[in-house]
Amino acid sequence: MTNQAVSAPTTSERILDAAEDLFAEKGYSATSLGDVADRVGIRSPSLYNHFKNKEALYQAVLERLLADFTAPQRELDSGPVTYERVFEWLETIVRRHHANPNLARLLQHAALSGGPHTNELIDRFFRPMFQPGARIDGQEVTVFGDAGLQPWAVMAFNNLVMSYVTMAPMYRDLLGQDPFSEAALENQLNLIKSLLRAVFAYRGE
Amino acid sequence: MTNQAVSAPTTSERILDAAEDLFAEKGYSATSLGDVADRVGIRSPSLYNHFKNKEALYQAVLERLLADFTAPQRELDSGPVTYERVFEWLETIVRRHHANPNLARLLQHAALSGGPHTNELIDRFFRPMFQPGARIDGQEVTVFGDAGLQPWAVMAFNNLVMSYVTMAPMYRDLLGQDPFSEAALENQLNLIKSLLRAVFAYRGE
DNA sequence: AATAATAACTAATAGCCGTTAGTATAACCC
DNA sequence: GGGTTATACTAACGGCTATTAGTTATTATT
Repeated sequence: MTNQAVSAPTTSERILDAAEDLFAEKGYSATSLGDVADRVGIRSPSLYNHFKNKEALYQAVLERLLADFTAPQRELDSGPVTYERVFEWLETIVRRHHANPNLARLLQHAALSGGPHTNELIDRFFRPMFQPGARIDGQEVTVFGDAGLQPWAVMAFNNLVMSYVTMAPMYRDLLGQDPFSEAALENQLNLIKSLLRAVFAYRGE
Repeated sequence: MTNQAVSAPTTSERILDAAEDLFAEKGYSATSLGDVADRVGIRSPSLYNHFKNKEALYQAVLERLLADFTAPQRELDSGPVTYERVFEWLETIVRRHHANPNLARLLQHAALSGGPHTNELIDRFFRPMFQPGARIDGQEVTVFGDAGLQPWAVMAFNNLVMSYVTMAPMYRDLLGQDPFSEAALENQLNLIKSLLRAVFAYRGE
């Protein structure tokens, strides 16, 4: 009679947890199913009772991550694009990447390798950011010059957020501080928001 | 009687070229010596006539890349840190990363895996950026607030430059343009310089 | 011309990889 | 309680990995 309050994680969930961390750290092909199984505490053939094969495991990991991260984007799209709501959206995704850096790492691995996983990730994560007519308050931002530059700018800010977590080990050693501490999170949040504010405030040379 | 003008690349150089591309694309452990040898057009055991083992090959690749990329940094350190010279330095490293994206990719792989290569790369590439007393014109930049935030800001701008090339495949598919074309380079250069200018111009809320 | 060194090759190694097959044990259903 | 299902296990496979040993052909040195 299993009757716990929040229910202990199932084996499948524990496999997903382990695989997510390992894929994010080493990438797809450098992650071995033996490593995954070791973390869970089972033998690697037992994984096949839960997932068809390595590729299916990767897809399941991806599915779970994307479900978490595309929610704020849909939130932003559901109303007018004001400065305040962009700030909110930015803060939300920064906090979410801090809470779980694995999606950013997975995306970075995929981008580096340019393999078959890349296209799917583009379509499901990045493409939604580039909906036409998503001007900010109907007004273009001076820094970015002509409108043709704007997609680059969106990517730039996204990269700013993501590269913080993909570069986290570098930050740790360089600055001698845990980059995922609450203090470090506030620092990065202030920096990014200040940068965005400077961009909005700037009106030409 | 081989008597060519610029001298054809030696086998060792061709191995380094192939290995550099592959390490940058797939990372250390996902790159096989068989792949490297295939690109050069020889069998994998022949690699051992030129490099002691896989690790030594990686180190040699790294050495050649770092020699290219630390020159501009030493240039900047050799004189007063003015706005103009920071802009110059930024433009130089942006152009250098465009000309050869492989160091950025290698760094990103190392940061993601956090393996033994990470520390060496930090010391040789990033640490020089954080020399004490490198204030800009003796004046702090308002956006970054207190001086304690400044290392974060330096990393942020570096990440902005590097993530462009590590995310290049994403840019290619999203924007439908070669991210390493001359036009794209100018775009990114303008964006980054504009961002830096906005940061300098910004003086509080 | 004889010798030494360079750099390619083939063959073979031990180990790890993803995956399949077959088996045992425990929990559920009727 | 018998049968079914779920999930763990061990054993084994073919393929790929880095690496070593031994061989051969070409080049440079004396």
